Amino acid sequence: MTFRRACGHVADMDSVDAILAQWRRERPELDVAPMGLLGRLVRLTTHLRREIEHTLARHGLTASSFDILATLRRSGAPYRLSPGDLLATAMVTSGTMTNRIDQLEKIGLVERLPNPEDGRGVLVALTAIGLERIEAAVTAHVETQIRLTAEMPETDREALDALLRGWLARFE
Amino acid sequence: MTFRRACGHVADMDSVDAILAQWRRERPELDVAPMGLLGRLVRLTTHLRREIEHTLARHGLTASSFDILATLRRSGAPYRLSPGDLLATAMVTSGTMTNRIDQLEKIGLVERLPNPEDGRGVLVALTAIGLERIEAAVTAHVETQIRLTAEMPETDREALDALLRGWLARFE
DNA sequence: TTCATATATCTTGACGTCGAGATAAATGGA
DNA sequence: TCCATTTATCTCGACGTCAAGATATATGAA
Repeated sequence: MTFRRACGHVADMDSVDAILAQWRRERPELDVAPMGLLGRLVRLTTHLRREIEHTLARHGLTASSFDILATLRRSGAPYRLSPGDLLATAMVTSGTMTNRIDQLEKIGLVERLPNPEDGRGVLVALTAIGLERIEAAVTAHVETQIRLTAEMPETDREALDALLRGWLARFE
Repeated sequence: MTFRRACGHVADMDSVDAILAQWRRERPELDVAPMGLLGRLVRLTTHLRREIEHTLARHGLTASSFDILATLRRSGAPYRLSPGDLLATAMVTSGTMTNRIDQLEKIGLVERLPNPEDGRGVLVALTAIGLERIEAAVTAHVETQIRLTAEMPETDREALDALLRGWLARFE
């Protein structure tokens, strides 16, 4: 199904357009343009997240555990950060972080060491197995990310990145 | 902190740029441009989702329960759909849908009716209270969506919507 | 009519997340 | 030094999600 848009070109109607059409019929006074934008953003992110989780699962990792290991890895040797450091970039609560570390410790990919500089805290360190695991997972993850963006023209990718950067800046 | 980009203009370095810089140092062979785009997308969506959930919570709803009520509402009177119909737009599994309906039924916003056309199935119907609740919640939700997109210039919003539409089309 | 297959929905158990609050150590002013 | 406050981390209970499989009804070919 196609429809002629206000600016004159023809585009396929997608699942979000169908939802907007329903709202225009039922609640015509609502301004649903923002809903379209946000709806596409949410649906797209859901698809992308699933693709990425599929790749990580082949390496025995969830998106959550990957986040921790990757943060430790990119911090550089000796691959040790406090839970508070990990919290600073992870967008989760402290309770969630504790749980994530617990799960990784349970399968031997990280270990908790006493923090010599702060008796209240600990350091989370990559184990040898954890390092090996994250090296392979990151390589595969980046390949997946390249695949997921590959069909988009270079100019579109740059434009999209710039727009997202600007919007994100209003929140961070 | 700012840095000069390859194309010559100066932009603020954001949290995603900081992550990419770490990867360039640790694993310089990786192509991290897609990671930047996907990272901004994920972080932005997380912020937006939280703002939206905050609004819905003031109406006693989660994003999940809102989805069901909104789908019923925009389907038009008599506001009845089967769980299968709800599944078709919701991007969740059938077990999740059963749970969502259970929760809404428990607080009296929907009810399950036998499906006269299919003895295996049921119809999920908005109750009077459910209709009242979703009418108010949708109004507030749209206001939040307008606020979240308001600071973006109109041309940017249209460009972003078009880019997202194109990318999403590869998945649906 | 009969039965194999398909379909609609629900059940179960494991996990990840959050919010609120608990615990323990660090910090800094009196 | 002492103690109030702050900070770092963890605990707990509730909830949403998924994957796999169970149950019950519908469908269609023989």
